[in-house]
Amino acid sequence: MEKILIVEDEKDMVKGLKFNLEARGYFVLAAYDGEKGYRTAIEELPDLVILDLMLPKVNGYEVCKRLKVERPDLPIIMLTAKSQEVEIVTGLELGADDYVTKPFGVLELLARIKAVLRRSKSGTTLPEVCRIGDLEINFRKYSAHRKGKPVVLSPREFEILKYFIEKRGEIVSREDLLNQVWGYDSFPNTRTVDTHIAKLRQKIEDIPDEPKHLITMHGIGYKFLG
Amino acid sequence: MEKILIVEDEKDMVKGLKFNLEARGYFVLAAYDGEKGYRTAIEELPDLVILDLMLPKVNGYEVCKRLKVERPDLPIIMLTAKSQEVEIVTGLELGADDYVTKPFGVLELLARIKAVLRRSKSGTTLPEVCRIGDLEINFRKYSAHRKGKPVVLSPREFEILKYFIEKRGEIVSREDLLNQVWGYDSFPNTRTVDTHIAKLRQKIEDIPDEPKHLITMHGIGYKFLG
DNA sequence: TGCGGATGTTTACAAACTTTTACATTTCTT
DNA sequence: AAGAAATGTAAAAGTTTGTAAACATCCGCA
Repeated sequence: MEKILIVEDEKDMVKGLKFNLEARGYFVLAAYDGEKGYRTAIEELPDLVILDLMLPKVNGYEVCKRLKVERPDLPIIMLTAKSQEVEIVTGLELGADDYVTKPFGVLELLARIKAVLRRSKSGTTLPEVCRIGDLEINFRKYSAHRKGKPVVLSPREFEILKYFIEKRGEIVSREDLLNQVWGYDSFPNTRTVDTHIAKLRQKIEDIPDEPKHLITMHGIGYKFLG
Repeated sequence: MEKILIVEDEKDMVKGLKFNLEARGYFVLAAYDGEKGYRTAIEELPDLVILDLMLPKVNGYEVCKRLKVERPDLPIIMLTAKSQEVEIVTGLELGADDYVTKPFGVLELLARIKAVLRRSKSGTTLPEVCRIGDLEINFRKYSAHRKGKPVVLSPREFEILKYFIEKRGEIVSREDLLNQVWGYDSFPNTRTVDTHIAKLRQKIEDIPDEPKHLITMHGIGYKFLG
């Protein structure tokens, strides 16, 4: 279970976020000022920090900057009150992994949390080359082979395959795929996923009609077996 | 972490710049007159100096000239209050690496800082000669060989290749390339990049149609593998 | 000054890739 | 077993990329 630290002085906001995040299965910590936020982040080693820009004692920038020195890999999502401040956070590449402007929708924040967590993990979870049954995938070279013969995958197909391999055995919903492969800021039709799955099956399955790897879970999504 | 020296007498300006630069991970020093600015530049060996033209005691023009004698490689960005003064900075070939006219946007300045720093570093970050697969590139001689045979690259092609080699394995967008290779102040069409990539492939790939080095990332950019 | 060649940029069209659409098929529910 | 919902997939529509060729610019040189 992922541990998320919220650093934010508006108690109602913290309460709301905590409720929502816990409902999704995250373990949530909170700190109400910059100083405590920083200390908690160092001591509790959360997987993600949600950091307000305006904070008592030490402001969000400072906390972000210091944390990035102490724990460069710790993902941080910044909350900014006004859209003007966005320029500062993004343009300046403060080190935050993402930012959300208040007021924001819970779903949006959740999508970003998911995306950021995934990004922060994905770098290390997969080896460079991976053998699965008759498949061999080289993630660095963006190449794949089946029974020793090269399989030409488009970039999107490759990313989808990669995601399935990361989640091998788990059920992956179309929404998951859209969020994780496409990103939370692009919104293609859900059916697009099916089309890509079909094409992937043509390329990586012996008999695309009877897939051994990419299995349909009716009403839920797909899962990858190897 | 890069050290930047700001020489500027308007304290508010210094404060603002310092905040923004530190947020972005630079280590910032400040001096409030020309004399101190010069001394600090010599003593602290910053990676970059941001130098106002109008300064108490010794003006920016003098400081720049003296610094260029003492440390010819030290990059300097000039701040000029009126666009008329630009003529002085450029026309007189003062030695500044770039100039920005007040009032300027923070993002613009940051882009220039990045560009100038990159230019000043690029000479040293890469070894003089570099072997990648069947390629051999000599960055000092501006020459390249493939399978022992000389490959004639135009300057632009060479710079592009160099940039890709610096960013080996990372995805590089067309905008990145335009900013870093062409510079922030020239705006060729994005497709120009594609044209150069095509030409590079003709020269450095065995089978240009199936590139092993310069890989297309559809919808994102390119990446270089070695 | 004007010519010629090399380099750089834009343009235009073909090819590759992605997304949507539409309809057939399968699976689920009752 | 029938209707509703979900999925498979071919084909259309929309984007992005590859690349040749036209056009522009720079620079040396007579």
